[in-house]
Amino acid sequence: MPTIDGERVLRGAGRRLTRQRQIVLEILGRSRVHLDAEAIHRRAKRRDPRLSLSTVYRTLNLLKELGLVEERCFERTHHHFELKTLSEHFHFTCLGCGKVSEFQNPKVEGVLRNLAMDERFKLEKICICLSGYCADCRGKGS
Amino acid sequence: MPTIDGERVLRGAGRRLTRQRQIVLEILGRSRVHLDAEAIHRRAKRRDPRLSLSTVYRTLNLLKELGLVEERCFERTHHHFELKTLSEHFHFTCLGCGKVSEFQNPKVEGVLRNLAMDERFKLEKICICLSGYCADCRGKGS
DNA sequence: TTATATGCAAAGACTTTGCCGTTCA
DNA sequence: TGAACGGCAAAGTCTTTGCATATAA
Repeated sequence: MPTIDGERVLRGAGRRLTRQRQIVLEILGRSRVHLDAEAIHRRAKRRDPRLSLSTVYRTLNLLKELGLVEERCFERTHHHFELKTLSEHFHFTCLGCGKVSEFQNPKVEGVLRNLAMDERFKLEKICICLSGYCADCRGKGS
Repeated sequence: MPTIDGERVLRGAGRRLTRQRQIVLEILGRSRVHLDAEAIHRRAKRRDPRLSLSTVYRTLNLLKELGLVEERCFERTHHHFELKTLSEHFHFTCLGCGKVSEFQNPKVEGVLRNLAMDERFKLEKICICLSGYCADCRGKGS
């Protein structure tokens, strides 16, 4: 899925593209799973040992503000971040192995948009999170 | 929407129905909006000034464990709780006034269940959160 | 050059836990 | 009566903030 061009948005908003921000953006862009702030920090430190956790938080907040990043909340105390893609997508979290898969479905989106229209809601965001057991885990009974 | 009978589930699990738990259950049952732990505590104290915040947290965790209560996460640092209803329902949060409305839609649910089946996922939970502006707020441009 | 950004450490917000007296069944 | 529970305060976890220094543009 294509992601938004972080550098351009950042510059467009008159913000600086620092080395730290580049690192965080790249980590988010490369990761196939969703990362929490600490996981991002752990990876970022491999590329710059001095990069601090507060910079990670500040960067994530900035990216959220600019609409580059989405915060997901699967559990009580762990929030995960991902780069926004250009089209809406949804999540399936496996309760067995923790893997997160993404999916898209225009039909679901359409039904929800109609529903909102009926209620005269102006829809800004749709978030669908499914959880359960993936094909690999459903046998294991965990 | 009918809610599960808290007292029976609690007793069935061999847990005690204490006055504090009654109070929390009643608050959750009566509230038309979703409450966070502190809001629940504030209300609970009106009925028992000695009821502590940690009891609220412990009770919410217990009720969650028993499947009586659902934890919702709308913002980064505010989790909201609600009594589970017997059938699945979804949420629309107004970004203008903060009001949360609930809705149901078997069609959406059906599509998602089929989707999961195609992937051989065993679906345990569906969570759909819409956000945007309600009919009242959409004009105000806030 | 200078408005922004970072690192560090300290503070904040929310939640959990240990201990001990209390209470439900 | 005894296991479960609640109150309180202290500790834990995650996140934000103040301040001095560094840096992108």
